[in-house]
Amino acid sequence: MKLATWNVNSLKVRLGQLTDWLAQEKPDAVCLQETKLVDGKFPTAELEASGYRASFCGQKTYNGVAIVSPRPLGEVSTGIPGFADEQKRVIAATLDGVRIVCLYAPNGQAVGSEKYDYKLRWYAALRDWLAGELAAHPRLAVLGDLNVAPEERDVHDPKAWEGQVLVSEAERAAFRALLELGLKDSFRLFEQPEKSFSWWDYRMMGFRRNAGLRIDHILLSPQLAAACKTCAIDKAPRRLERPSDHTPVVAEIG
DNA sequence: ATGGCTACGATCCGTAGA
Repeated sequence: MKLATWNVNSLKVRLGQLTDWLAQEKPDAVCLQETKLVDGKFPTAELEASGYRASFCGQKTYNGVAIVSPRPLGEVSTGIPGFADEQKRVIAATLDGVRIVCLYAPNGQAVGSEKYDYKLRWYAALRDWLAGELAAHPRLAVLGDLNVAPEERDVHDPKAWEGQVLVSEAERAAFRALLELGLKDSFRLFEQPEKSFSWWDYRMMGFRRNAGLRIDHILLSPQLAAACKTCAIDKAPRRLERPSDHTPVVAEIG
């Protein structure tokens, strides 16, 4: 099973890139973030023409998540139970016995800001929810834009980023709390090129300079991690004209 | 030098992302 996560930064703008990528890579499921579309405007027909269907949960302008698959998704749920949130950041579904959780973590804006507090509260609720999900679903995959670069090696210039949002200690602790549940960072199960990132700032030629961060992740339950064959960042879509600032991360299981 | 792109919805600038 081939699973992927991609923050498309507007599905309307990136739809052609997505359908091309689906045709090329033939994933079994892709978790999308920042679709920025209300459900009524989701491109169901265009995806269907590519042989894919989707479960989605969106809003205007901001956020929005979806899971895209060639096969029917079951037991679709949205949001974090017990965590009231207007922002559409979470959708989950079951495919071939694998529970897939698609996440768009809050950015946090700046350390100490209101949005930063919201990010940490969101992560605390996520942790508590995933603890139960992990117990209920031995085959659990958590994919998404988690908006945390977990270690120094996930940051192009750790000195420049020190203490900033996305790398602050409290955010990294929130990320580690997910690993402490037993989830594995699939990317680190394998040898990887140095300076591997999944996001590059649009400004200052970030991509050309490889001035990026690794903030998009695929976390796997122990059972899925044991069956994981590869995990890689696909930089090709970031080279296209008018790209998303994020690029897909792909894992192959079983 | 605290900017620099991009998307969006509102107009032709402000908000947000990361």
